[in-house]
Amino acid sequence: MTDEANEGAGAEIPPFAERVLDLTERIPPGRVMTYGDVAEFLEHGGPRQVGRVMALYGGAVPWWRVVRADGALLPGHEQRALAHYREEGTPLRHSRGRGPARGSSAAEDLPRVDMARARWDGR
DNA sequence: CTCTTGACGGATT
DNA sequence: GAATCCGCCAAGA
Repeated sequence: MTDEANEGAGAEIPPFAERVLDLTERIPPGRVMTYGDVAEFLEHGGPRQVGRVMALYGGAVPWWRVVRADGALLPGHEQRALAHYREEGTPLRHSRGRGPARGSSAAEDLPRVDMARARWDGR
């Protein structure tokens, strides 16, 4: 088979995306990495390129182990990721230690990942 | 070819 | 701690 004439069919994943997915899969439970860290680790592009790969091919990897530098969860998938964090024992942190306040406008009651303890550098 | 948007990051206010 | 501005790289219209 010709190497390049066979493309068209089958999900074709660029080498960079494959790298991101591979690294994401190798992140141990209870740990997380930021998009910027992944990009730096792979020495390729920037945080936005990593995020794009996750958005397109992240459906096949534990995308919830890759979070933003702020530790904020993915918009639209917060509950989904939070369920995994709780299950794996990922250190979480809540901004308002005291009881629930009435309808906060900016942020919801959703906690964020404690980057100080959950950040993984590839070791 | 140009313009806009985006699973982002960091610094500044 | 939250809100705002700018920068980076790539894909889509």
